[in-house]
Amino acid sequence: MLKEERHNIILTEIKTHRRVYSTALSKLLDVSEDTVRRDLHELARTGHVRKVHGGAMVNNNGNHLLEQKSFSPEDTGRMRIAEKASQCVLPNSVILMDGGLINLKVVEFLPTDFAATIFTNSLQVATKLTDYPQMETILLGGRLSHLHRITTGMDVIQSLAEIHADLCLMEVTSVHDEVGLSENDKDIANTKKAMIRSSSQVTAMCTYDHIGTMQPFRVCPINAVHSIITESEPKGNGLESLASKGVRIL
Amino acid sequence: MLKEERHNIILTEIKTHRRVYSTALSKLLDVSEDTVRRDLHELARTGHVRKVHGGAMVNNNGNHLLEQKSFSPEDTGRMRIAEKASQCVLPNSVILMDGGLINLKVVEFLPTDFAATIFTNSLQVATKLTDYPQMETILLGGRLSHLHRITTGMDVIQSLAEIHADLCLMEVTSVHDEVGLSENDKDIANTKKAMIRSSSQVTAMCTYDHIGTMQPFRVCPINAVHSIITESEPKGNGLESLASKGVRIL
DNA sequence: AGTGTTTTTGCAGGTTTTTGCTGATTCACC
DNA sequence: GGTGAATCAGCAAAAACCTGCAAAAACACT
Repeated sequence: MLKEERHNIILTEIKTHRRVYSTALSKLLDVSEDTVRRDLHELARTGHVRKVHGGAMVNNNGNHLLEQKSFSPEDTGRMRIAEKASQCVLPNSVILMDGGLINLKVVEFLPTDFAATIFTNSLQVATKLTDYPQMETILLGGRLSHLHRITTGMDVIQSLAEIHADLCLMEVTSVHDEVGLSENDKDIANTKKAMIRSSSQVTAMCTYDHIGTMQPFRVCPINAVHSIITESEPKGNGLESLASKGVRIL
Repeated sequence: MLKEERHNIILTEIKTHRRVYSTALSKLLDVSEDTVRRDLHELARTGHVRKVHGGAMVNNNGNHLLEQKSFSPEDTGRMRIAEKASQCVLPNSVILMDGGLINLKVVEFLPTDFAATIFTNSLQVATKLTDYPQMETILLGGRLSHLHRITTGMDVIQSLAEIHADLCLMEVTSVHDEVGLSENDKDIANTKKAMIRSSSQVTAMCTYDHIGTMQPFRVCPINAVHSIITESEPKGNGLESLASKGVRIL
């Protein structure tokens, strides 16, 4: 492997995890720890990372502020949700993911050498996954919704009928303790219904400001999901009514 | 082999892998490593690649527009092919497209309000098509090849068995007047086979320097395709042996 | 065809870069 | 202050690189 390839990999690792361990990089890149240290020093000298004992961290000098700027507050909320959700993804499990920004970020939170099987109907999630060599990615084919960049319709639902996942990570726009999950697009609602049927566990991800809202097309009752992730703390946030229906709040 | 041929091959290698190793190129091109180094230096001096210890990398100095303008003969070749192919795409027809750079460019040559139905197993083609509101895009689902960013395998072949297209635009790496079309990946070859079965017309797109070459996995005999597009003029280019088998040269 | 010139290519050396290892040293943490 | 992990300095082997050169090929011109 070329030195620059290693550097690029290290930089993306640092970008996604905000820190790296020399030992982990050594295994990932299949070089000695000394080489990793030399790489990190070089990257530190050019100002790309900050070298610390045991590894390296992102350096908050200037250009990081640029990234910060492009994040709306809403996005930091989504980041929090994605981070929590990524911790629910077990190695070598079979995961079903639909579209949306949060699911995209969930993938980014996983280490690049993470191994799992991912079913998805999202073009963006699938494209992101091509950077993860240990992942087995299965794209659910069908009619492409250009707006959402996901496939929907009968083909997707039929494909889903023939698979089974351990966990479904589903991004929803509305969660209501009486109505349950709902969407504003019929095709998407139907696709999500099929996804729930094909998963042992269902984890819904929803920003806090959409809790308690409802939309025209119902996806499922609240007790069909096993966990709900929001960006706020699990306790004392007015989600007790959901918890009382047997849903775990993360 | 001509020096320029080598340069073209090196450029495509770099374009597809984003980097090349001197040792690998030496084997691939069957020349000494010294020659490869000299080639890489030359390409670096003209700004086409960036030389690094052990090989070379793509030079992403600035924007893509710059690349478009000062492009290698190889890529302008692909552009020519894509332009010709885009003229074969009739409005409101049903088109089957596989992956590859040329097909991506074919889409770019179409006006953004073009209306047609496109079946594809390429993530990149599908993503590009989301910018075309009048297009009906159907993504062929299946196992995702991370390297090529296309789906392959049984799922794709089954999906293909249930559809029929007017025209298949297929990018191939080898065309030989005796062997026919061939590929260096078994899955890809099988997928292409299925695509041919599902199309009334098959148009193969192949850069001129791959005409007359062969690869381990055969896709189809030469008379299974109806047209072949290369970047050179249809007449007087040594493709008469192909034309004599009933293939139209565009 | 013949001859001189240029280009290309591989090879023999010597040089530089890279990388892993060893042993000494420093650091984080208890 | 002790201990194990991380680091550092220096070394040696391997890989990559460069220079110069000569043979071969391509070319130009008579």
